[in-house]
Amino acid sequence: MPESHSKRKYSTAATRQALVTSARKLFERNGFSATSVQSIVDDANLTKGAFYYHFVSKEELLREIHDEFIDHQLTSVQSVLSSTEDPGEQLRGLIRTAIEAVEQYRSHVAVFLGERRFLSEEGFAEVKEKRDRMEDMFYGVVRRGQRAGRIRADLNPRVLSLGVIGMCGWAYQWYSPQGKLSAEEIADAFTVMVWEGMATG
Amino acid sequence: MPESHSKRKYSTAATRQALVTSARKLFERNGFSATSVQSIVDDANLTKGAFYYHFVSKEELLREIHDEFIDHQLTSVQSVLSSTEDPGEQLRGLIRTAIEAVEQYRSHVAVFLGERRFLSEEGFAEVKEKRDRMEDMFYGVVRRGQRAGRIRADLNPRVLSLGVIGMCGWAYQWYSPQGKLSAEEIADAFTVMVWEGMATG
Amino acid sequence: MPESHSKRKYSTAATRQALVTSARKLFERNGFSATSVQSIVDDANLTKGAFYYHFVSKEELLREIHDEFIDHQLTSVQSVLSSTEDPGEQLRGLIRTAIEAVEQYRSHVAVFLGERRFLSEEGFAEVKEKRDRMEDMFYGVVRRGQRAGRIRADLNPRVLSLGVIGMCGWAYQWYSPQGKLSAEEIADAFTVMVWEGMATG
Amino acid sequence: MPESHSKRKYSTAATRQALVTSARKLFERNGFSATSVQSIVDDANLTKGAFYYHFVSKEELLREIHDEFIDHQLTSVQSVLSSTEDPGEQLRGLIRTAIEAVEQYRSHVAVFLGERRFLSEEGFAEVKEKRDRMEDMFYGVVRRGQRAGRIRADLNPRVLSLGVIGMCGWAYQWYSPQGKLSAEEIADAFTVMVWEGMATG
DNA sequence: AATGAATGAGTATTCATTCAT
DNA sequence: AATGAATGAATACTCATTCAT
Repeated sequence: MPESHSKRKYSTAATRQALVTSARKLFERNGFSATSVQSIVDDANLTKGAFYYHFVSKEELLREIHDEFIDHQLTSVQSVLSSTEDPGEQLRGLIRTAIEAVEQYRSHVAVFLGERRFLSEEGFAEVKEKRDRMEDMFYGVVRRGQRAGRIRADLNPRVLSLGVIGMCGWAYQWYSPQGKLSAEEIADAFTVMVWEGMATG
Repeated sequence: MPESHSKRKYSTAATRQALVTSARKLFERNGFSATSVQSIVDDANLTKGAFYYHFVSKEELLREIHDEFIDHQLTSVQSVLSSTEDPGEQLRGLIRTAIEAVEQYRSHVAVFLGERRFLSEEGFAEVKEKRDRMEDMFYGVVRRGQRAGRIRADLNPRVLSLGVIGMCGWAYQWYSPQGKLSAEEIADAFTVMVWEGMATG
Repeated sequence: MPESHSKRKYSTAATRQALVTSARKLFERNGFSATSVQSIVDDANLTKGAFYYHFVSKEELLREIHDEFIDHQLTSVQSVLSSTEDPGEQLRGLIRTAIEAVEQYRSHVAVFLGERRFLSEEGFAEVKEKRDRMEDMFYGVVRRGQRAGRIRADLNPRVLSLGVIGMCGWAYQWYSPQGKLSAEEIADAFTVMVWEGMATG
Repeated sequence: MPESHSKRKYSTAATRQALVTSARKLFERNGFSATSVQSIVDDANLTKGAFYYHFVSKEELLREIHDEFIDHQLTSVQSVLSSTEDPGEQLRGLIRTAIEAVEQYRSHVAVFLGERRFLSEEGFAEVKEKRDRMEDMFYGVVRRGQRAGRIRADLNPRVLSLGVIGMCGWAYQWYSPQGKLSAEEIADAFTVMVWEGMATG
């Protein structure tokens, strides 16, 4: 029995995906508010009617972009943590994971970090919870490292973890896949800097 | 020459300032695109007519907010650099200056970092130049420190400086003046971390 | 010829009826314009495709609701008129019939009286003719009563009949089957009032 | 001192009034839902921007139309009730007032009676209260007439008053100022019918 | 007989900007 | 220096209808 071949442009899933991808591209470039639904459907070669058949609102796109990214990221981070118990190795892994996300999911990260505020209370609850969980993992590594005597205990663990997160997250502002720096080099440099310090001797 | 006796609510400068301040507050909260001129003038207890008497466009507000901040910041940074020649001290100063900016100019920083993209080509040129100059100062400190043998030469200086900038800039996302952490504590912890490293021993 | 054995949810007639019933309910509540085809098919647990298989347009529903009601009503009215020749009894019968319609076909009446205007020229012609015939029957009773000397001849017969029609039709605005008043009581009171008058003595 | 002569099309009040009048005309013809804001501003020779400068929503127009009418009507009804204590005269006055309203405020009445449901909960509360007050006045006349022995006590006063209201209100469906029947004739015929009855002798 | 996807025109509303006063 | 009225284009979203399957 031959597979039925639809005459429609895409399957449902493909249409949704096309819209989400166009939206992500435009949200990254112009921001959520400055991106019109019209521009999204134009980019995806569809119509507004089609858009609202698949999504209940523009905000749903934002939620979907967050979802796409954060679940993947949470998984990566968790697998790092379960691969070793050494705080230094864990930190190295988290930094590498974060920089790789910037490399591979640049626009996701840009939208994730820059357009958070446009998720409504309801839409945001789940995303916020996951994001907090991710931040907590950085914090947990530092905290456990301090308890184990491997990380300096005289530094506030919250500040340390937020510093590392900022350093990594900010990379989406300047990282270019076409540039000379590989994600690995960046992650390594960051790891050395925060672990061993800049100073010689 | 006698001063002119104005019958108006405010002086020109005061009106401008009121509008810029309202705009900054709202841009921080809702973003540039999602903030209407109406909401700005409402907040400043004025009308749209008054707004367009003082500004040619909404974008001009954004430029003004950038200006207000970046000139002050450039001055601070320059004074840090001229106060010492020790790379460690310079880095400490830059970090402290950055965190203090987050503390004292929180909304400026938020707008500066989050709403850059809405400055048009023309409006942005000057701002961009100053921002680059500021980033170059971080880079310069690292570079000179490496040449002087005080900073590890095996790490890419660009990556180091961008890491420090990200770490500090990101603080506007989580720093709260009401919180337990003082700007000084944060700056000290950041400095120790990147200079001496997290690891014990 | 054997009956075709349908595999479908409903018979054609049942599906049509389900849609008409849902539409009537919603037209009564929200009016024709403010009721979307989507809300109708949702209420009937069907899809828009099914709707347009059975009806050519939303307007056709309105016509069908009118038809359902007016044919039944015309028959009732005609049977009243042929049951007696006494003008008083005829008037009593017409009023009772009208109030019973409000009792039993409340939503039909509501749609019939309130959403007439949305029937297009073509759709409306037939309905209009039947409605006029019904109004003419009220008028005819009054007119014949006047000729027979049983109804005051000093009153305009058009005004009398329209007054009675209005009094009865309006009842759909306030009549509640759950209330204390029975349709019979209402019809009786209306009949006495217009036939004998409110005044004592 | 010469009056200042504005170059604007209308004064504020006149613009508002022009919009309300256009809206009333169109609401009467097509109903609230089927009337677009565009069609209203076209009719008033203005733009949508101007409309939303003067009104917060389309619903506000509806509220305004109701207000315009019901306050006037309440005043008329109250002055009738205070002009005489005779129940027959009061009833005659109420009927005449109602029919005159249909004559002079035909479109107001049409909108008032036909488009009630589109007033939101908040917008409707005040209107509903006034409408109830008006209905209560009809009821009060009947009730007092019964207590005074001037109106038959065997008829439910609620039914009587609602019958009279329906009879009068319905007139907006058929009354035409160009027709042969004057408002006075209609009111007189209604009054005689419900007061003395249709029957001869 | 019914579905699900899509269309295109339309809806109410908002907005940056203009301008006569 | 500031106001109030107005514009016109844009915005998010809805809707009746179509059609391949």
